[in-house]
This record gives sequence, C-alpha cells and structure tokens, in this order.
Amino acid sequence: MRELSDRTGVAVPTLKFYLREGLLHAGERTSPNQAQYDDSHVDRVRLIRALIEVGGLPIARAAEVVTAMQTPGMPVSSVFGIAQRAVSERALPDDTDATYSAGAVPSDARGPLPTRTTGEALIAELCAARGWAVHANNPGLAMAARVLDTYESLGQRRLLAVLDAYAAAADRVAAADLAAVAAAAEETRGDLSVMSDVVIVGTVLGDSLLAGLRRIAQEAESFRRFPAPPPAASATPHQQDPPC
Amino acid sequence: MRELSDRTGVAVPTLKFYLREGLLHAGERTSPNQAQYDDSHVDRVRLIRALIEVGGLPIARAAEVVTAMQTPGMPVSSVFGIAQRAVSERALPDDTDATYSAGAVPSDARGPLPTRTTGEALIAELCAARGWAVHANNPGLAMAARVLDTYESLGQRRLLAVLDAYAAAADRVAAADLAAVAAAAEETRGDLSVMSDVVIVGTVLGDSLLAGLRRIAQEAESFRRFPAPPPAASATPHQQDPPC
DNA sequence: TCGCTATCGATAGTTACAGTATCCATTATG
DNA sequence: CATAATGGATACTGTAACTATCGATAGCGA
Repeated sequence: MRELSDRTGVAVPTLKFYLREGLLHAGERTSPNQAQYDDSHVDRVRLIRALIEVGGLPIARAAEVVTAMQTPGMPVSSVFGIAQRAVSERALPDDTDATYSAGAVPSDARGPLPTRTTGEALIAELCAARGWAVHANNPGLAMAARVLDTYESLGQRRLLAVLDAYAAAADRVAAADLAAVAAAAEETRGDLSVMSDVVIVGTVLGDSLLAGLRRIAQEAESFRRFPAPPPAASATPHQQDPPC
Repeated sequence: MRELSDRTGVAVPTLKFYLREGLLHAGERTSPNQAQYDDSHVDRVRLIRALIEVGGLPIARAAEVVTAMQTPGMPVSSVFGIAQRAVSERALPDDTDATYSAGAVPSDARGPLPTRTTGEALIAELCAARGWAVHANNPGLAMAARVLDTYESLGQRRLLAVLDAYAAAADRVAAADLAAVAAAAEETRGDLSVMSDVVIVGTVLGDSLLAGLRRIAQEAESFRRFPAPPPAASATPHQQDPPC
C-alpha cells in the first residue's frame, strides 16, 4: 500500500478512505492483513484524482462513475448518461425548485399557457430547430433551461442572444466527443471498457477543457474588440501588460 | 429585512450572513437598529444566489465578483479577468503542483527540452495557430493545459484529437459573449456598470449553459451514431425509451 | 527468534464551507 | 405599552473530504 501511495502521490490514509468509500477496488489478499495492489489500482487512483481534482466531482459521484465503468456489459449510452449525471448533479442540487417563499414570482404573471418555464420552452425550441432528439431526463435540459431562466430573472434578457452560437458550439463539441468514442471503438474493435473510459474521461474532463479554452478565447476576443482598455483610474491594480 | 427575505426567498439569517461576509451592501440606516433595503438589495441577492447556485461559485469568490462589479471605473477587461478567475479557481486549487511524493513520474523521461508540460506546449501551439493573444496569467491556460496533461496521464492520448474542435467551439462562444457585451455597450452608450453585469453573468453562467447544451448535443449525436444500443443484458436498469 | 515496521480495518477527530440558531439591547408598530 | 422584529455578535450544526489513532496481526532483517 505504501508503494501504491508512492506511485500515485496519494497519502495512505486517503487510499484507505477510498477503499472504504468503494472508489477503489480491494487488492488481492495474500494474508488476513496483507494485500497486493497492481497497476489497475494505480490507474484507478489516477482516474479518481482526475475526476475529483480536474473534473470537480464529489466523491460520491466519482464512486458511481467508477462503479459503472467496471460493470461488464454496460452499453455506451448508459455510460454517457452516468457521466453526464455525475458532472451535472453538482449544479442541479436536488429538485430544481425555486424556493420562493411568498409573493416572490418576479412581478409579472406571464401568459396562461401551461409552459413550464421560459427556459424550458426556449430549449425545446432549440432542440427542434437543431434536430436534437434526447430523453426528457437528460440533465443538460434542466441545466440549460435553468441558466436561461436565471438570465431572465436577473434582467439579462440580452444574453439570450448567445443561445444559438452556444448551441452551434455544443454541436461541434459533441461531434468531436463522439468521433473520439468512435475512433476508440474502431481501434479496439468495440471494446466496451475502453469506450467507457473514453466516454467518462471525455465527458467529465471535457467540461473543464472547454471552459478553459473559452476563457482564452474570451480574452483574445476582448483584445480584438476593445484593443486599449479605457485608461481609467481605479483603486485596484490592473494588469494591462502585453499579451503573450 | 423580512421584506427582503420574502422578496428573494432567502432566509433572514442567511441575509445577515451575506451582510457579514460583505456580499450584500448594508441598507440605509434609519436608526441604530433599523435599516431600509431597496430594489438594489433584491437584485443583489438574486445575483448572489445565481452565482452560487447556478454558477457554482464559493461565497468568497462571489464576494470578490460583486465587489468588483460595484467598483466605479473598472475597465471591462479587468471585470472579465475577475469573473474568469472566480469560475476557474475552484478548479485550480492553489499552485497546480502534482504532489508526486517519490519516483512518480509516469515511467518515461520525456525529451530534454525545458518545455513546461505537454499540455502547456499544446495550448501555446493552439494559441499561435488561432491567433489568440492572451496574458500568461489567463486562468484558462492553466485549466486547459491541466486537462490535456490529465488526458495523457490517464492514457487517453486519443482524446487530444478533440482539441481543435473544442477550440473552434470556444472561438464561437467567445465571439457571442463579446457580441453581447458590445450590444449592451451600444444600448447603454457604454455604461460600464451594465457592461460589468453582462460580463459577470455571461461569464459565470455561460459555463453552465454551455455544459448543459453539450450534454444535450452529446446525447443527440450519440443517437445518431449508435442508433440502437446493443441489446446487452446488464444488472442496472437502463432507460432506452424513445427520445422526446 | 526478537524487534521493528507496516498493514488492515475501525473509530474518532479535523478543517473548510455554508449556513442556522440564540441572545441581547433596542426600536418600530398595533 | 406590549408584542414582535431588527441589527449585531457569538455560537452551533451538518456535510464533505480527509487525517489521526488504535489494536491486532504479519512480514522481514539481524
């Protein structure tokens, strides 16, 4: 176990903790108080750390994910669903209620239609326009709708204008994601466990990658549009040095 | 204060807590133990809840953000930087060290070049290829590089193939983001506070929106590529019903 | 074989975060 | 004037993710 700790950089008590939580499979017993850990354990620990640190998953979600990963015949679509739920459920607390305690509806009673929310309606429209066919329980639906509703409630209706561009971007990203899965399938002649790996890692870490690239592109685009930030005097020190 | 609580759906003790933490500006004093809260407080509370619940920011980051937002002459580029740091720093713990305690470098000593990491090199290349000019301290650089390094360390080198598509998508998204800011600027003749709002809300919530849309697009694309998931028997119940 | 260290497993403790709860001296309100 | 609420301070709760300690072995070198 010391060796496993050394090879992964994770403290021994933490490894014990992961064993307890079912994140890490037990080693092969050699005696009542001795076990042998192999490369599969090293890989598993690395994956766990990646999901938690880079992907930001809580440990319970990571446990679900790795459990699903080692279930033998799990079809790709199910693995996708599990990965998606894992990264989404930290953003969707429990039941998406607004907790408005009293007369808190934002002032204007909208149309009498039984439409759930503006956001949901917009997303449904978007799906129709793009030909996206998904299950109603796809966590992305609630997530995206929630953001749109929040834009509205913050009086940022102008931000709804970004929706189409975001959708186009999402399409591109999803195409790349699935292409990676397909490539893995081809290389390994449809080895489900390899495909699961790609799906899990790609889905969970992909969010971070995309977010990071977005920040870079934002700053670059910002320079393009507002080349010299107005030479305003401010209390905090700003860094407006030359870009790298 | 009860009224503020009722109008926002946030418990009174929580509002007190936000006041203490500097998230919420104090009300106008009418007597030593009485204060008047107005619409600005309602808006602020809604913004705080949105940043925390939808954007997933920790309270300390939200405090930085709202503080920056109300700083008078803050240039747009600085606001962008603050918003970006707020959404990034939960993914970048402190100093991005690998904490490998002993002989933990993944077995093969790579080339003798002083290149920081493969990820950083790839991102630098990408920036050059796309004409992205950014400061070296842009949090997206570290974030994206980290994900790429993690792909490698997990033996998922094949996922590096998605990078170009992701970058193109990020470009699209950033263009839309900046277009929204520009539109707001035009509408309000360059009102910095309105622009700050758009930048903050767009940056923080945009990540969630994009992530949500990605999940939808992924599932849709998954159906397109793997129309009928192989009829495998598995322990857990799968839902492969008709899409909505 | 002795002694040292490490292991497994269990239980308990720690730190950080995000609130909640309680108390108190006022103060508004019916 | 009595009740209820307010602002402010302090203290407490609950969860997440570890971290420390303990006790009974078990391996390994001298």
